[in-house]
Amino acid sequence: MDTPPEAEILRTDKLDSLQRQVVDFFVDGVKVLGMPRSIGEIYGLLFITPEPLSLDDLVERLNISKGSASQGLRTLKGLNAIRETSGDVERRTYYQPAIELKRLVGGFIREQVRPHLDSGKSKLSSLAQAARDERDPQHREFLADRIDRLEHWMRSGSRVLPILQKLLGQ
Amino acid sequence: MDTPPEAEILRTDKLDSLQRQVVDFFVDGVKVLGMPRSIGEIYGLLFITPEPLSLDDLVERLNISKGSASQGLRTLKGLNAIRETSGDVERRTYYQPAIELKRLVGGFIREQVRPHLDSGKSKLSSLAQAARDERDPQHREFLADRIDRLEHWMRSGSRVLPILQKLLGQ
DNA sequence: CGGTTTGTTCAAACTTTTTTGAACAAAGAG
DNA sequence: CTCTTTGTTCAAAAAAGTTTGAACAAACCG
Repeated sequence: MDTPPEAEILRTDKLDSLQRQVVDFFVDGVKVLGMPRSIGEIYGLLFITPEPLSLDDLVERLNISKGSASQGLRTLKGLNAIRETSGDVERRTYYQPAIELKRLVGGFIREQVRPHLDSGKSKLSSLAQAARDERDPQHREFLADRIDRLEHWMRSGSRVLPILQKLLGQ
Repeated sequence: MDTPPEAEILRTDKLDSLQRQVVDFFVDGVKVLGMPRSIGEIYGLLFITPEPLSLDDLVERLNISKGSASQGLRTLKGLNAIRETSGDVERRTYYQPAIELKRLVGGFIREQVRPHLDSGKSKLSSLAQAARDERDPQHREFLADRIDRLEHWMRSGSRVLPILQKLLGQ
């Protein structure tokens, strides 16, 4: 009475059932965070594989292009979500996942959240100025009130981030 | 030496400069949260307009289709992000934004975050089972460890949500 | 040096998501 | 009952985002 395993779309990769499930788990996860499938696939496979993998390993096992793999690894590096193992004599670079939640959350906040908060704050400043130019006093008051509120939201956001990081630091 | 205001793509709407800026502010905001432009436009215009607006007002002022407006309002309703003013004798429905951060955050968590956390948790259960079927003891231990970690992440997430809500509740 | 391996870049192809708008439903007014 | 107003639905068009792969760069090797 349980659903049959494997009901995915055709996908000729070299993963076993459990690996596929984990990879899909991460694909969903990164999608929620607004990132592309390939990022989730790469991180997911690294996460569920004991040994470090090279770019070509990823290309072959996930059946994605070199371009995708290269770009995905770059993004993951930027997020501090992977480590490169400097293979002693090896020329090729091998990758392992960073698995401390704190580190992952930190990277995500630094790369994806803060920039938006910051640019938002600066947009708000110019907005506040524009609101002061409104001629009608009543409407001016309304605008000031709304923009105050936005500024307050942004401050709440900034205030909460470090707390969030601490709580997830564990 | 400051940048000229207005460098937007052609967009024949009926908004003044300040309104346009606020609307764009929200468009960016909802995009970060993974929602479509139209949602940000609609909420943004409601936010920066003192009087309640009807669906047709939105269509006309934002220059979007009735379909977009209808679907956007439906989503915003689901998020608890707008209120309908039951116009006494009026037939038409008018909308105002919900402006309490607590309410907005609550709606977002309920609609966009919780469902993913929940489905993630259930996927993890079946994954944990699959891991126990691994034959090689060493690899089985590795898998168990990784899946434990995932379960721990999910618990952290669940634990943090109410705190987040409280902190943003203010 | 020329050959090989490893990885990056980016325009074009492809996929996914969003928007549009015409057809339809619902409900009041006459 | 018919006309009008208000809003919804959903297939198709458009827009946005992602992936591909061929050309290129960089670095090592003999």
